[in-house]
Amino acid sequence: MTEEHHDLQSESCRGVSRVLARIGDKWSVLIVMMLADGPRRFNEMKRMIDGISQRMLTLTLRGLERDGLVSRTVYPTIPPRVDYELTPLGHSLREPVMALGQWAQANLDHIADAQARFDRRTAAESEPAGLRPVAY
Amino acid sequence: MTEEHHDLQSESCRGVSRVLARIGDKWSVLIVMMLADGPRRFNEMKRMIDGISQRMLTLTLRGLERDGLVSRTVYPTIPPRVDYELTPLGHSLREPVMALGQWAQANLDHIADAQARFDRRTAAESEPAGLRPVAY
DNA sequence: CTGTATCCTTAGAGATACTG
DNA sequence: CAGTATCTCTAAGGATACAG
Repeated sequence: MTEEHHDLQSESCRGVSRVLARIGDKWSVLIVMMLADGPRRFNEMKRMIDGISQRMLTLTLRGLERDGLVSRTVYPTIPPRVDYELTPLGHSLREPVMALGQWAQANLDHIADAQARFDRRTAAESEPAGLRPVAY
Repeated sequence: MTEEHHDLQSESCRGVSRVLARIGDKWSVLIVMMLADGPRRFNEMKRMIDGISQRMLTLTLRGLERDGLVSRTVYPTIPPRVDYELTPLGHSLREPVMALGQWAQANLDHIADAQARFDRRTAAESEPAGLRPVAY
C-alpha cells in the first residue's frame, strides 16, 4: 500500500471475506470449538451438537479438513472408528474466533436493545396516524 | 459454569453463532470495514464495493442498522442524501474482525496448500488403479 | 439519489434410506 | 459406526423495473 487508501477489494479484506465464507456457515465454528480440548469421534460430535444432520456434519468436517483446520484419522477396526482433531492451524484459529465470541458475549444485550428499538421505530412508521391501536 | 464441561449449546458458543450469522453473510464485514474511517453515502458504497447489488446493499445496511452497528442519517434535500456511519458498537466490532482478518492474511497460503493437497489426495482415491493419467 | 417491489435462479440444509 | 445418495424445501442473492 502506497497510500492511506484502503482498497476494499484486495488484500486483507478479501482474506476476511474468504475466512468468513468458510467459518461463517452454520456449523463450522461450533465444530472447531468442540474440538478445542481433544479429538472426537463422528457420532460423538453428532450427539453433542444437537440439531445437526449427519449430512451436514460430514460436509462441514470435509470442508474443515480440506482447509487444513481439522485432521481425520481412520482406525480400520470393526466397527470402524474415525477421530477428528484440530490441526495446529485449527487451534490457531480458535484465538480470533474466541475474541469474536467475547465481543458477542459482551454485547448481546446491547444488540438485543438496538433491535427492539429499531423494530419499534419501523413499526411506528407503518402506523403514523396517531397513537391509537388499529381497532377493526 | 460450575465445571470444566464446555456446554456447546449455551453461553458463549451461542453468542458466536449469532454474531456469525449476522456478520458471516456475504457483505456485512466489507461494509463495516468500509465505514471504518468515516461516513459514506449509499451510492458511494455501491460503487466502492463492486459486485454488490442495490438490493443487497440496502438489506445489509438495514440489518446492520437494526443491530445497532450502523447509523443512518437522512438529509431531506433534493436529491436526497443518506449517510451511513459506524456506531460506537460498530467500531468496537472492528477489533475482533480485524484480528480474524490478520489470521486470514497470515494463513491464506497455508490454507491454499492444504486445499491443494486435499484435492490431490481425493483425486487419487477416485483413480486408484496405478499412477497413469486417464488417456481418452 | 435512495431506495421498493418483483421475479427468478441457485446454494444451503434437512429428512430419509441405503452401504461397507 | 461412519458415512454416501437422493429428494425436497427454503432462503440467499442477483437482475430488472419502478417510485419518491
